[in-house]
Amino acid sequence: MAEITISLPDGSQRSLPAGATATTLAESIGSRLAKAAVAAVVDGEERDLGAPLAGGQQVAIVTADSEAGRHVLRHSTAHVMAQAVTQLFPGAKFSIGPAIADGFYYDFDLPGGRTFTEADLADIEARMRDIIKADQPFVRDELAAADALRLFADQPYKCEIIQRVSSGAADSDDAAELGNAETISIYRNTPEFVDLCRGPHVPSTGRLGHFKLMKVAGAYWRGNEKGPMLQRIYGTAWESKAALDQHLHRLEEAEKRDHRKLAVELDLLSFPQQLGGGLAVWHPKGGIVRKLMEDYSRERHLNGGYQFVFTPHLANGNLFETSGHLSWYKDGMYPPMEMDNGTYYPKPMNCPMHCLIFDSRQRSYRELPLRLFELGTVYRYERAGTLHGLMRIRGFTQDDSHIYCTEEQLQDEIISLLDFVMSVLRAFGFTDFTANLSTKDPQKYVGTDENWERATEALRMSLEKYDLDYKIKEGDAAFYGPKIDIDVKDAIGRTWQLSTIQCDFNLPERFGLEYVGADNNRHRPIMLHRALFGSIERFFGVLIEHYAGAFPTWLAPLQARVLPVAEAHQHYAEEVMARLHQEGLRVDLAEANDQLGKRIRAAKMEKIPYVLVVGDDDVAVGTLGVNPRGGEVERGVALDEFVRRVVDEVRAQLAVV
RNA sequence: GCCGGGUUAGCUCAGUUGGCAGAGCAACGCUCUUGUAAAGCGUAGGUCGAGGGUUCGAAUCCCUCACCCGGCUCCA
Repeated sequence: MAEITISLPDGSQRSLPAGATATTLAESIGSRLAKAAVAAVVDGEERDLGAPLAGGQQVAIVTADSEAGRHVLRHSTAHVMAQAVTQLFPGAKFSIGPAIADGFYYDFDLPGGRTFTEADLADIEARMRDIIKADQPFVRDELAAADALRLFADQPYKCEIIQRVSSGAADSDDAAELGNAETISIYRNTPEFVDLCRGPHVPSTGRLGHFKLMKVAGAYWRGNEKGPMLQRIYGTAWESKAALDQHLHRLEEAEKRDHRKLAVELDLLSFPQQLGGGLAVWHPKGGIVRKLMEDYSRERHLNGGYQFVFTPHLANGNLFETSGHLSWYKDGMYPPMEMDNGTYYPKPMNCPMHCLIFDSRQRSYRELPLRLFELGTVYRYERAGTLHGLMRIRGFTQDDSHIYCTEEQLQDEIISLLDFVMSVLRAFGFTDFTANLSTKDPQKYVGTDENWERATEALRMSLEKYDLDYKIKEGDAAFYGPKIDIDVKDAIGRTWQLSTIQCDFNLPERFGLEYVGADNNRHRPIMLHRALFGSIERFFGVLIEHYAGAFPTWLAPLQARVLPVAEAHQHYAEEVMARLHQEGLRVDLAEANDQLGKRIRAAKMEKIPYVLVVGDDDVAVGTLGVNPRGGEVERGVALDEFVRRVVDEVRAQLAVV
């Protein structure tokens, strides 16, 4: 019998009978592998397990518990969902259904403009379980575009995809369905249900099952807001029940950290309906945290060679004509106010005003780099549907800096900015950083290509020199220049985009900014835009989620609460509080009106770092019972000792720069 | 802006077919004087998001608007 030889990832070789498939290969290696297998990578390309192998090929088995394996599971589960929906909703059109991070979705167009309800999800899920139980095979077939068009004649979205792919105009959405194959590949589950797909898929639906449909949403066809709106169902799918449960548990944990919920519970801030959408008021407890954040930021900026400036909330529209904001972002600006001497707008950015400060007198090269810093409040008319707690808000304060420098200074300045930004972020408990480099959007930019290239190159070289991991985001730049965004990873592994460093050759030109060089000639400075927290509001929201509301001692609204065991200890408790206030600590006192246990519980729910209990023993010798957040109760701690510990703790938290 | 779901006491949430507005926690008062995560009793708290409509009667059905939530689109 003829044999073929296959190379495995570990370099070993294996002989198999001719006509063998990846399934045969997996079985020959071990039954556990065969059970976990969902697809194969053959000579670098993902294939179905059932595809025949040829001699000399490199083959790796993809198991369900790998990222690639889960991707296959999710994509296959999406097909099952599409089949369930087409069965339950005759006449439903289906468009695309890719695997995404943690799950999958599928977009549908239901007859008569019908929309899904949450209740439909249970029915669809039940039908999906039937399909999985039936263990339908995923049968791949390839056909010519004309045949595919005939097959999907009653599926307009599929036809659109086939036409785009066969005419070579496929985009990334299409590619998810079909790749860029010359022939159209399809997967058939039943004589009735067939879907366009590049694959690979699991051999049969029986391999699926650890999934859950999560939510319904509207989604524009091909992301085009002028196009039809489809009905999207999101689901999640995993290799095992344990993995699915773990994922659902993670979601619950994330929900507990929701800053909107915690902001109410901890009395930090609110969004009163009377104020209008996307506008927040800071309550005293949120206010003190914000003050601490800002004080720390100001101190660091002062030490970092920044100069403080202040600019008004309104500006004449001419200013934003000059900057270009009105031509690019008019829709995102609050509407104008007509006044005696012109049209005024609430400012959406601080940079134009900082340019005016630069331009207020003649500048010398000796002044550069000139670093202007402002906690500048801006207003942006975010569309109603995009508002989201503190993360997307209409009035917010940027910790905004604009640095004017020479071309020679540019790279060092960017590198020192990277250093400065991450150093400040470390004080807030972030240690894991990555970067994105956003390049020119060919549809939306000002300035010359040459300037864009120089700016992009300066940013790229700085990242290389600083040795920070980064990805390129094509076309994601601001209209005036390319940028580096710094992402941080939070306590539960989510990433948040925080800081931004933007290189700008264009605004200095638009504002005609100049300095006198050592050669006594006039030169144009380069401008760096830099926001560190980004928006104070948003950064605060990220901090709430990162710490789950339990701010580190240096940042906690209240650092300690003194609890007298009984009324008799009230006087001593007041003395303790007075002493701690003297030391600059933020402390309050809960009188003995309620039982001790109840007051402790309340303090714990408020996530106060230290609960200090004082009773007879303490009054006698000047001590405290110290109940730290997340730690063990310690009795008989001397007051001086406690002060020393807290002061040391705060110093250590801020010494991470 | 678009699609879908919501809004009842400070918070979390019940409220049947359209028929007297409810609970727990919190607040306040009294009793208890307490040693490490919820003492007991009592009191008060509401234009049921706003406005309009249907109806003998609307928290409940219909319309408009505001705000919130999940997505899409957008994000200087």
